[in-house]
This record gives sequence, C-alpha cells and structure tokens, in this order.
Amino acid sequence: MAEAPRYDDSLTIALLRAREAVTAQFRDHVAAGGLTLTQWRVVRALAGGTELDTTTLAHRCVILAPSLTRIIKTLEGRGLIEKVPARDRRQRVVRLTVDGEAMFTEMWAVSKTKYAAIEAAFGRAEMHNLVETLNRLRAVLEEDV
Amino acid sequence: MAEAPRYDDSLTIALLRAREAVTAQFRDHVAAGGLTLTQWRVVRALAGGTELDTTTLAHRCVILAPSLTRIIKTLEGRGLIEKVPARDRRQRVVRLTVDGEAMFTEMWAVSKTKYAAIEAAFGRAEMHNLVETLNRLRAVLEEDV
DNA sequence: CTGATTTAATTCACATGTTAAGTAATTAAA
DNA sequence: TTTAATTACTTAACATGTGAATTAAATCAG
Repeated sequence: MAEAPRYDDSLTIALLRAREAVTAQFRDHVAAGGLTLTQWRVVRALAGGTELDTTTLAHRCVILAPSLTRIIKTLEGRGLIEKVPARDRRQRVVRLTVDGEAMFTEMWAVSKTKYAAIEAAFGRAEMHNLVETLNRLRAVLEEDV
Repeated sequence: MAEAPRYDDSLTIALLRAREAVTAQFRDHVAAGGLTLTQWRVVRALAGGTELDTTTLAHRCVILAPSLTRIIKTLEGRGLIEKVPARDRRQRVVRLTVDGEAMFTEMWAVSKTKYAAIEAAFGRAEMHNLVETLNRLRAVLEEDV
C-alpha cells in the first residue's frame, strides 16, 4: 500500500494556505469597494496614470489572458478603465479613468494600512526575507529544474 | 496623484508567482493522468485507505465546499472514489476505490521525484525553512492581525 | 416529545483559472 | 509585393473560486 504523504509539510499546500491567509486580510475591504481581489490587482497595476497593454498587464498581475479580457470588459463597463489608441492595432492598451484613479486612491489608503499591520505582526525583516525567498524559489524553478 | 505601488515587492504577488512556479512543475504530469491539480490534491489526501468527510477533506486540500462537491461528483463518476456510509447521515464520507489507489500509487512515484528535484535545486534546508515560515505567517495572520 | 437552533452538504449565480481554437494585425520571407 | 509565419488578443468550453441561499439531519431548549 502507498504511504500516506505528509500533507502539512507540502510546499504547495503551505503556499496555498499562506496565500489564502494573506488575501483574507484584504478581501472584505476590496469587496466593500465593489471589486474582487483579481480586479483590484488590475486597478493597482494601472494606478498613477500607467498605460499598459494586455500582455504586460496580465504578466504583472499574474492573470491569464482570457481572464484579463473579461476583467477589462467588466471594469470598462463600470467606467473605471478606458482604452487608449495604440500604434500596434493588435494591442489593447488601457489606463484608469479619473473615476478609476479616485477609487484606487481611496482604497489604497486603507490597503496600505492593512499591509503595514501584517508587517508589524510578522516582522518587517521576516517579511522582506520571505518575499525574497519566494522570488528566489521562482527563479530557481524557472531555470534549474 | 497616488504613488504607484512597487508591485514586485508585494507579498501577495510573490505568493501568487511562487505558487504558480511550483504548481507548473506538476501540472503536466497530473494532466497526463487525466486529473487537474485540484483533483489530485483530493486523491492525494485520500491515499492509503483514508476515509474523510467533506468538511475535513475540504480543509486539508484547501478547497471550498462547493468546489469539493463538484469534484467528488466527477471523481466518483470516474470510479476513483466511492462513498462510505456514515453514522451522521448529514456527512458525506468518501475514500479511494481500488482503481483510485492504483492511480495514486502510479502518479505519486513520479510526483515524489519532481518534488525531490525541487528540493535539490532550491536546497533542502531552504525549502524546509520556507514551509515553516509560510506556516508561521499563516499562524500570525490568523491570530494577531 | 415538539419546535427552534445548529450543523453538513448542496445548489445557485457569477468571477476567475486553464487549455485549445479562432481572429485580426504585424512582420518576415520569397 | 504577395504570401507565410508570427504576434496580440479574443472566444469557447469546462473546472474551480467565492459568497449567498437551500435542504436535510442532528442537537438543544422547554
């Protein structure tokens, strides 16, 4: 019979749970603003007048292209983002509208506070180190394995 | 104007990317066995003759109840899991079938190898430390924040 | 024992993840 | 310059994430 693997030690499970715990800190606040966490990542990526094409935006937000297509449609429908003409007409370049920037500014203030609370509870150095470790893990996996 | 947040330093993004990089190592193999990664977590949790009710199973696999309901239906339809009568008739207790155990054993052999490869590339101690850190982060968030 | 409450799953509705196929615009090749 | 190949995005189809509402069974209060 196959040995039962020890699930608590699994890296994949640890990543899942940790991510769930972190996002839980923001979900209600973002939902109160009428956005999902995924939509919020898009708004945040465009904050400050940033104009981005779909491919770049998808990469930065870690969202697959088909999902982003739907999200852009939704956010555009709500008047939070708008299209920008692009030289390459295959590309869809978008930016925040004035309303979108306003919404970001308002939500970001609270978001920053929550992020700071996590830093305070977990430790600033620990957190920095964790982010660095996660990025290094990713770099290793994308090259050496 | 709102400052543009530095996205690469974001813990949530780092967790997303790291998780994506790790699961990418297993996705093709699991898909070759006809399962999604989520379904694989369920199979894995039940390996070795383990019988679990939906609530416990959902918690261990980090899957929400509605998703697990659908997954159980799917896996049962494929003959990989089966229901077990429970004292409390509200509960749905399931276990792997003989076919399910066989599939797990076969896939687990390869999966273990891939996991070992990640350990080798990233460092056994590093990896252990990362899992511990992630679990500690989660513990902190569920209490102190 | 009966009715109110709680608990365990399921169902519903919608958003997103995921892969494959399709479309339009650009670039490269002949 | 006309065709072939590539690129950027969209659409389609299905699986999962997510919160709210439902259903059924067990538990509790009186």
